[in-house]
Amino acid sequence: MFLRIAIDTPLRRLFDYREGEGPPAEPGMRVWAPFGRRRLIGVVIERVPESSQPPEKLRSASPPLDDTPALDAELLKLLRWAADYYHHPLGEVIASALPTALRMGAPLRATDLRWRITGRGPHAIDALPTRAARLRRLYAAIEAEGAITVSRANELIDGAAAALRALAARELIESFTPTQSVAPTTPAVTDGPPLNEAQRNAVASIGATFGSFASHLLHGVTGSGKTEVYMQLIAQALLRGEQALVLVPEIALTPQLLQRFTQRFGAGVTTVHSAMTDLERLEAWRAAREGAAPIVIGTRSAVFTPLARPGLIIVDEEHDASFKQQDGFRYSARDLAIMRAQRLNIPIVLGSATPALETLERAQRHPQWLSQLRERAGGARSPALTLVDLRVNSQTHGVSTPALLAIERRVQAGEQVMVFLNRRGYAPVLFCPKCGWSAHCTRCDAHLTAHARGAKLQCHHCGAQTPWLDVCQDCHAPAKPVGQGTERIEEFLAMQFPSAPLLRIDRDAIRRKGELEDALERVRNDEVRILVGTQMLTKGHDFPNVTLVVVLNADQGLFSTDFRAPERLAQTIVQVAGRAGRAERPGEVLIQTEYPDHPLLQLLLARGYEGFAAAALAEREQSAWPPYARLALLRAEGATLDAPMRFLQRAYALGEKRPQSLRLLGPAPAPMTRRAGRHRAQLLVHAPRPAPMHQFLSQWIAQLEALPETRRVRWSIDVDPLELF
DNA sequence: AGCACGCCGACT
DNA sequence: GTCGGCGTGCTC
Repeated sequence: MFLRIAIDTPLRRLFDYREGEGPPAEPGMRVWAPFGRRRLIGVVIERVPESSQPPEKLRSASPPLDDTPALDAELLKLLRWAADYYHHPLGEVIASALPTALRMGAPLRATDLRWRITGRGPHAIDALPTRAARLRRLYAAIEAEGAITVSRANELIDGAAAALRALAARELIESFTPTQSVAPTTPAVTDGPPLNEAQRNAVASIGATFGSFASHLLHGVTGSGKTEVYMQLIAQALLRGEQALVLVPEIALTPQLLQRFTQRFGAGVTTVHSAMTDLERLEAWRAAREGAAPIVIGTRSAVFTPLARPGLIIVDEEHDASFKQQDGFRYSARDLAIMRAQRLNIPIVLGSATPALETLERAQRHPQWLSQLRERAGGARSPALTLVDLRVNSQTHGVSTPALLAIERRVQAGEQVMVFLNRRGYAPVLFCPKCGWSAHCTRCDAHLTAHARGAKLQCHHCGAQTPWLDVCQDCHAPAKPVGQGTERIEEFLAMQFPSAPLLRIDRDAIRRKGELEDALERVRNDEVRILVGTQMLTKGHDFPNVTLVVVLNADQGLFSTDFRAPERLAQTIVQVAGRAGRAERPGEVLIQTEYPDHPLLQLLLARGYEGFAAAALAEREQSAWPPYARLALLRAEGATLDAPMRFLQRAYALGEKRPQSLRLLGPAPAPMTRRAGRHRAQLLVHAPRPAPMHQFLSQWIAQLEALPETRRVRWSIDVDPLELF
């Protein structure tokens, strides 16, 4: 028999091997496969009686490492589907679903290897040299405890692994694997608070679909209690003996959500995220696969967690862009989660205060699966949005007079203020007023951002740093920082309100883990009057005492070429605004803009996110953009622009005989052509329906791979791209 | 992607 | 005289 094996390589094909000696390998099992000069872990996709390869090319795989498939049939099918849909090599897709340790040959199941005294141990121990004190101490401990794990041995002495080997070599001790079945942890579920009517309705309507597929949208305004709905549903899933998978944008930014889950479900909560060690990830993966982890909370890649008894999937903040992987295997965890729920025949809940337009369109097609939470829990009122016209109001350092007065009023009243600016650093440009020179990154088509901390210039696109330059590099006149970043706003407000404790929250101010929690704690304890920050402020944190939010610059994004920019802007404004006035005090939101008449802002003010979304969807339908059409982006980059452009021109030519409904837009240099020293260009595929597009992409990519120009560029295909550059 | 093989420049 | 630059080719 022969094995068709997926191997972690960018090659878009499977490899045939002769089956190794031993038990037959089933699909989803791992084998070692000799590959070129290397030996790699591969995953068996198929076991076939014949191979199309000439016999002399075939090499032999090892016997399976696993006695049961590491990837069960469900997960394997999902991964194969994903590889097809995103047109990405199956081997790499599978690699992204397996914990690193399993890709390096770690055992599938926890061995929990233990060591015990052998029959001759008690006689041979005396022969051990007296100076081998550590070995004697370890031996005594094993004798006392009956058996010992490596980790326990490590607690007792240094270098335990070597010591155990030494004792074993003298046949004083032996290892064994205790036979044990994994008992599913049944968490002690603490009762939650009583639900309001909207929450009860949501729980009832979503709960009614347990045991069948349904893609629910839980559209709840900020503070409406979505998390409580999730938790009640999870409790129901647990009662059914099922597991729940919860996807969140970023674990580091959701400590509050995690804390609430842990308070309610205790040890039943298993988290999976990138900060964990390989071993921790492996253990979480095993626990989920064996059913011992009833609740799995994780980021993007957790969508591939194996589940013994899947019952419910939740995607929190489903509009968040971080669910889309932005390099390599460019999958959307949210979309794959929906696909997975469908195949598993279980419900999925997409939750957001500002759903993606794709998700709203889906909800329009399935109104029975839409749950709305329009009221803030606890009767808090929604904040009032006001535009501040920057054309008629004077401003200092980017803060308008009305905003300054409002901040002063709130600060004097002992309330908290949040100032939002989506731009970290001191100033986005360092400029020479005399000759017009400005500081540019040498590797990107971008300005260097001036940072006061460390007195340096930093490129936010490639990370390059240079010392702050006091003088123009051309004419040596003094160079001036121009524009505002959070650092400068912090400095200015500290000067304006010297007695008001001020805190800045952005990626530069919050670097070590735990710092964010400390900062949030200080805000909650009312030690802070004024908060200045970026996006970081908007993600999943409650600031119940904030009564005023100032959005310093709403204008980036109003006139972007990216068709998704308005959607992102609306989401950001609504998410920031949602931080204000959560308790009994009503909140106020000031949005500074040069374009107060812009329809997007007007719509948002008059009819909220829903009003905006309805209009935006109508516009997307008019102009045939997603979700009313499908996109794929062919990207290419090289040391100069020539090779990428030539490659894309050849790709365009190959696409001449595409179906009529498909459009190819480009090729064109990417908006920021040079980034980190690489020149980038792109070609957009636009299709009214997914099926013809995927058919076209499959054969197109096969032709591209054979092109000589392909060898001179780095290229990738991005299906359902979020950012068009 | 790795990893080899394979021909042309500055140096232990 | 070698070490090593990255072009080209292959991986069942």
